[in-house]
Amino acid sequence: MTQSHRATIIEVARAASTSKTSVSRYFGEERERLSPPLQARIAEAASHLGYHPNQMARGLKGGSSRLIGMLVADIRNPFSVAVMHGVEQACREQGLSLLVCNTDNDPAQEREHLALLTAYRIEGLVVNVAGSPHRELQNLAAQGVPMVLLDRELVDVDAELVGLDNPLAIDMALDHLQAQGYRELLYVSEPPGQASPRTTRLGCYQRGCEARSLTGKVHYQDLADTAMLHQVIAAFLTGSTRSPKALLCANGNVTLAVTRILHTLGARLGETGLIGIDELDWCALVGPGISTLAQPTDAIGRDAVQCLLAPGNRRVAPRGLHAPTLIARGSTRRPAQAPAQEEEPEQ
Amino acid sequence: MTQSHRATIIEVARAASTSKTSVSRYFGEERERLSPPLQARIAEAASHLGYHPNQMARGLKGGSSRLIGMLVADIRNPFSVAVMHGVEQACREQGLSLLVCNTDNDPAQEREHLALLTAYRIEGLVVNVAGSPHRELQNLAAQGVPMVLLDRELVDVDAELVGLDNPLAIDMALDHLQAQGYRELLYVSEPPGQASPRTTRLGCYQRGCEARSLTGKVHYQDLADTAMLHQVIAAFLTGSTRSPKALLCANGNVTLAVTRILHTLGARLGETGLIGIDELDWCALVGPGISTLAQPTDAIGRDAVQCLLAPGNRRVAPRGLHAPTLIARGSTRRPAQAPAQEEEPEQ
DNA sequence: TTGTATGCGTTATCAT
DNA sequence: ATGATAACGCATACAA
Repeated sequence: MTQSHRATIIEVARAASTSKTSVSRYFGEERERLSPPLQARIAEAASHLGYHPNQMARGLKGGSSRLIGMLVADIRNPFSVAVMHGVEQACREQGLSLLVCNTDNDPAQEREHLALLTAYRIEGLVVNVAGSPHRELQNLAAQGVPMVLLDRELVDVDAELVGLDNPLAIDMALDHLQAQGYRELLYVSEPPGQASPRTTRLGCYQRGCEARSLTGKVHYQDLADTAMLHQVIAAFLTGSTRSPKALLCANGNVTLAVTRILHTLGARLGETGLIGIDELDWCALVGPGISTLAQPTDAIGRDAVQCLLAPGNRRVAPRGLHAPTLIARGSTRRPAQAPAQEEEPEQ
Repeated sequence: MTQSHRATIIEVARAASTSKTSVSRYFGEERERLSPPLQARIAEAASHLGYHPNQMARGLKGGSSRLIGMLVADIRNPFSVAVMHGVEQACREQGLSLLVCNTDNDPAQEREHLALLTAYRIEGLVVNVAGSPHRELQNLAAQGVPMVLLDRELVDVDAELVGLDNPLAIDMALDHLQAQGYRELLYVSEPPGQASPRTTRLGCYQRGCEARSLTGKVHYQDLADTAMLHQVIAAFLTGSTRSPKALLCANGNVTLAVTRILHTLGARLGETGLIGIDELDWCALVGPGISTLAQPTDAIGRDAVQCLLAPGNRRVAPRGLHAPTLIARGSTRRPAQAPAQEEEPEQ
């Protein structure tokens, strides 16, 4: 408690006039085996010296680090944080610690962080893939480190995927938009990148539109380029047909970008339909409210850990896919007949 | 590369027909000292075996973990995440790794995490205090672990504080509100808790109001109790005086809660003034836009690390306080004369 | 119930 | 330029 030098097990042992072993047992799982008086002596000595077992040494010996790694593609995305929160809780309940690394969607950082996590001998990895599939990831998987893919799929890495049931989500969105009378849709998404073959999602959207006789357009957009997105949306809204139009946003970031653009375009939410995947704090507050498909972030996070810890790193159920919840708001409620009075004014 | 068993330095040494020492040197700072042919052999062997130095063992021997800990009170607060992002970057540049722990504002979790960080022998700690001041924190500080307090102050812990210049922020807000013609203010904040004596901030607000002849009310509110806040705000708005009223929100969470309530109350932003500390993604999108005082989150994060690494854990400049940036939007622009037409419609 | 001895993978010290 | 060997702090098999 007064030492600047970190107390070691041997010092505690000396102070309690016993052996390293007993002290080790005291701080391990075998406290029971020690006689009450000895326990008391050790407790006294340890607290006096401000002793904490050195996790490094502990991990070195046993080979078990009790560390789970998590790679997050974009820590500033509230969705990622929400999932991470679930992961964290699940880890805590298992007595595991979580080492979170943010990759900022940068493959280079992803590599670095992966090296770090490897160096710390993590016992499991939850990955929200950033860039292309890496040899590093495959190596880790090959070395037998349990691994779970979050949200973003990855070919040629043999790991379970946990996240939203995308086909279902798309279907729910299309059902809702159709029921509300929208007929011409634009699906806006960030570019899938070589990592995640979202052909599934896209295919589902296109088949879904076809089956419902909806016009289903698609636009992939890097959100760094706002101007481009602006153009595309403006073009979509002023398109030739007069049928009711709606936008479907692939995630929270897209929803934000699109909402901003609609705002500057002075579009009326509802008249122009808008629905996004991911529920955000502010969706109820903008104009008449923005409709969303909320992901069960907490469940997804917990599921990821459970899946990680499952024997053989395999869940019992086929896939770790979760259903979203539709939160319908004004942005998908078309004005009665006439184009309504005014709402969502300029500035 | 094909081993399930993690390769060790000794295996690499054998494969490269050399000694542990040389391999250690290769992966350490002394690669230069090795002859090119030997370097090549080691590189070959290591990559073939998929070898990564075990950071545990490394930390055990040298005593240096290259680990920085960060305690975040609420990971779901975008402000915290933004600062964390800055911390992370600064760490990366220093070759340090960041171990982030979320305490969910729970002192118990704070203790646990602190124990963990201690166990991993972190070489520095950035703390966004959750609850009351802990013995653990003091111990850590006493043991000579560099420490920086983020945003929230803490008595009886001798560590530098990095964060917003609160007096300045309050002053800027009051100046702006006064210039815009608001005369009756309500400052809404989360309860300060025993940890952080925000008397400074409060005092500054009250003195500031007095100096400007403004009516300055204050309300501390735990954001879990929305109903209570609702009542208080309703009462404030329907208060007897007819002088223009404005709300000042102490942070992003408060801004969100207050905005929601104003929304349900059908209040017209601008007519009712609103300004918050912390810039949020959506502030420009709600009604006429919500005015904010943006914190330089990135700079704060980086500053925290710099302060941590500074010799003696002390900055040169007196305090690590940063100035905010005023972002004026419609929520602090009063309608010309008549109470204006309509904006921010119900739903 | 308690203690002794050994090894975990690495770096540092001292040789050569 | 390279190598042998002793710590680092702890857990565990084994002995008492």
